[in-house]
Amino acid sequence: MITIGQLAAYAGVTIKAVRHYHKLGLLEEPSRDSSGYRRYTAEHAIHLLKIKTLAEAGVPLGRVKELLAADPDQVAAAMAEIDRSLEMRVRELRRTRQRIARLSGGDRLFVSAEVADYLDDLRELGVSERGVRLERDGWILLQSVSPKNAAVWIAEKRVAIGDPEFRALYLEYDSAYDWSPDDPRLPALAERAQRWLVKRPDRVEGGPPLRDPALVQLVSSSTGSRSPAWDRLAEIGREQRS
Amino acid sequence: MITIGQLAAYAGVTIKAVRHYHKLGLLEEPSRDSSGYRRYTAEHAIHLLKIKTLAEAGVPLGRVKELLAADPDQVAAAMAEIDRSLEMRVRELRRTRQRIARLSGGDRLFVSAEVADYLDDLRELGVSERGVRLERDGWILLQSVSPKNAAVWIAEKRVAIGDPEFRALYLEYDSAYDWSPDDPRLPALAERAQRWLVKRPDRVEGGPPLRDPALVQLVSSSTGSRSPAWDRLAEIGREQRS
DNA sequence: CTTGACATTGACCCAAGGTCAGGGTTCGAA
DNA sequence: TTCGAACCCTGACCTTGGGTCAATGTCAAG
Repeated sequence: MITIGQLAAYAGVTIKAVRHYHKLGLLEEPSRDSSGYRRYTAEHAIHLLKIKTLAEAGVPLGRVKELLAADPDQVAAAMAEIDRSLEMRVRELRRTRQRIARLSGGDRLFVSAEVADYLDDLRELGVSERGVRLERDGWILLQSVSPKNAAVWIAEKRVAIGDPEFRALYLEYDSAYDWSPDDPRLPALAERAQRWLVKRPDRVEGGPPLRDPALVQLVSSSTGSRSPAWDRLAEIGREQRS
Repeated sequence: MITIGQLAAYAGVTIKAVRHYHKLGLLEEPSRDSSGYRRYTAEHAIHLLKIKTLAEAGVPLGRVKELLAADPDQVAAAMAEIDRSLEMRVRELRRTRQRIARLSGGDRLFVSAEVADYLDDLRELGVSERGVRLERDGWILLQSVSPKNAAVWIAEKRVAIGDPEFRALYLEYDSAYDWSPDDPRLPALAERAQRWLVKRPDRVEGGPPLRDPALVQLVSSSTGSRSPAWDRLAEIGREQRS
């Protein structure tokens, strides 16, 4: 006849856990000795080890109770299922490990692979880090507002980036961020952008009716990172279209 | 500017979780719009994804908070540590899987490998299943009362089982379980056992002073599975020694 | 103008125990 | 035999990471 402390040590659980299992009706309350101490037998030890093994596998205590009362056939089936879920958890943990490894790295954690590729293209093109970050933040917002539209638009963008005129425009817009709103180059840039928008390659089939300027506006207005020159460019654009 | 619902959907967490993170000071409270709704930016989305990734890896939210405030060097070090603990959890899960697989199987889950081997020896010797179970339960109790002594004693037992006289005695004790306490064979059996105990091979070095009868008593008295004949055998033994 | 989806705060609930308080018991050593 | 250490008892509250419910406010579309 062993005490609760010895039982707990044998099974590798705490005394508190043993009493918890009693309260849940998982482990039979043993008889008490003359001073009211619980006195356990080997049966209890075996039972407790079963409970512990199942609990360690992540089986909720409620189910552990069922399982221990069920007949062997059911137990075997449940074991197989538990094993499958355990395997899944192992796979998930491994995936998380990879993401953790990349956390301190690039943008691929925050945007879809397509967008990340596009951002890489921009970096290669020579766009400033600030510009790339602005784009990235725009896509994050876009993906959260409308993942479907974002997928269509990124496809369009990846086509556009193949156009030398678009690339040139993008770079100029990028550097225009720091210009004064009175800079004489702004009207010409706005007009050139407008021309490109009108005669640009056909849009992807089934694309939404929303125009790029809306995206630009969303991005620039939302991230809080807008520049006087860009505001002026948008203004000129509106004037030209009206 | 996105709403809490859009932010939560983007990061793959619930709205409740986002507010929970605010309460814990994990995620900065964004500004509210005119109607008091929270309005988030891409920065929040990125921050939230970081939190989610770390939380999924099992990092407590308290530590997540520290990590996000720490400088990159510390973060990198912490990541490495988290990765290690993740790896350990994967290994543990694999071990648990194996134990789960063996749960419905033999005794190896309940006793040490040495004891399990010893029990297998007994089975091979022809000891009854009841007898093996009694031994097993005795070892479980013993291991819980005093793992150190149990280890020494099992070593002794595994030496003794090599002795033909011990094997013969064990088998006779095993069958004596069912005898009447008045059976005429009992005194002879008790005497034979006594002789073996006296002249048996030298005990393992550093062994404790406790004698085997104490073990027998513990086992038989504790499992609740005692037999009249065994009680009588113990009594005769005490008489002989006095 | 209503309806349905979404937002707000606050309060309570869950597993699986941990911790603390305020006692009683047992055992070995002095 | 008496002391201290190490056990044991119950009961009540604390923890983490949220879920659920309630009562109320707001938004956008038909």
